[in-house]
Amino acid sequence: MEQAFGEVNQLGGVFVNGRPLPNPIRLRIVELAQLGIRPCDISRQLRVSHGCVSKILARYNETGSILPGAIGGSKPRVTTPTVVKHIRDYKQRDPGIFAWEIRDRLLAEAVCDKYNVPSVSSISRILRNKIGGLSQPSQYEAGSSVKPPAPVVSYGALYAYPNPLAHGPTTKGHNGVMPPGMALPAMAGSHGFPRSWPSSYTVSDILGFRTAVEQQGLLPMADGAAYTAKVEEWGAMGRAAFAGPAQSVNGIGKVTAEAELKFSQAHSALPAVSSFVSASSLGSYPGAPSQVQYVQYGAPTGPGFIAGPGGGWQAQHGGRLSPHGVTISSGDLHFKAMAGRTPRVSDMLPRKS
DNA sequence: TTCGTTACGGTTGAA
DNA sequence: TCTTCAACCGTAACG
Repeated sequence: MEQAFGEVNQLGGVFVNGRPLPNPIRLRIVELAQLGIRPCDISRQLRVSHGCVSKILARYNETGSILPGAIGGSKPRVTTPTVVKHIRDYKQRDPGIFAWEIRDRLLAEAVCDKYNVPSVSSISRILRNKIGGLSQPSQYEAGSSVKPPAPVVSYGALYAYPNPLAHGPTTKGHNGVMPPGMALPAMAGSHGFPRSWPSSYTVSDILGFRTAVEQQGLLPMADGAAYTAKVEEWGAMGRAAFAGPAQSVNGIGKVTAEAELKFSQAHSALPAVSSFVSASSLGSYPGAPSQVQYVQYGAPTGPGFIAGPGGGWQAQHGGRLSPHGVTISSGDLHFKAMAGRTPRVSDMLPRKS
């Protein structure tokens, strides 16, 4: 149960083992780095390990995204309908063909490349399971009215991820982050996003969120006030705050922003969970694990605001903004470490080296 | 002192 | 429904 409240690292920061840092913190790391703050100072100020800071900044530099990669899931299947169709064709033309010959032909005819060609055992399995009855065409065969399942799968209520299937290979494997500049269509339901979301969040993309919510008058804002929140809300906070595609309010992301705003509105009716305390208050970091104060992160509110000195945000047209936090509504999407999860057998076994 | 790297224990979700 | 597997996470420690 203690895990529900997270753990405290050597710097006094709170984290949930196995779970990404909340997006506001990730965002703040990037913001501070862009302001010229050294990673070691960011690490100390935000109480995040320097390895983590280094990793997030490296990822941001590489991809332009502050978002964590997609956790869990499996590799995209290499035995696509097209591949199966070719295998079937080869088998029909030459019933005595070996699996390794099929594999070679898939490569030779550029149906697959060396990275996605099915293994011989996979081909054998296809021959056995899918092409055993050659008279029966695949349900996914060209011309069939039955379409293969869409690769877009909900990744949980508020935690969608890039969909490399839809956007080509990435450097991070099946669920890696998306290259910069990618934008995805929104598919925001009130409780589910497609796995594909724009990992190409730039800082400015993300920063539109608060503006939209504030403009709706949906969330309480408390300038300079230190909100408190239980760590069990951490995950929901991070997810909900940046749950959808391109919340930019400028240009490119605008098409999707509307749908995302609807989402925000839908959830804003739920109890609001606010997040952070100012960095300056970190000195009094509470030891009690049941209630933890977070760094309160300033966030620009879209076009018209610029980063001000000291990490706050300043309206381009005038007054300096208070560094109040990113406030989100968690609704029924509370996150708990372990979340009452039933221990698995694998949990009790020694890990492989 | 700073920072990149990596082992580790953990979570997650498709198959 | 449960298990397996392979992805990801952040921390801590090392160099």
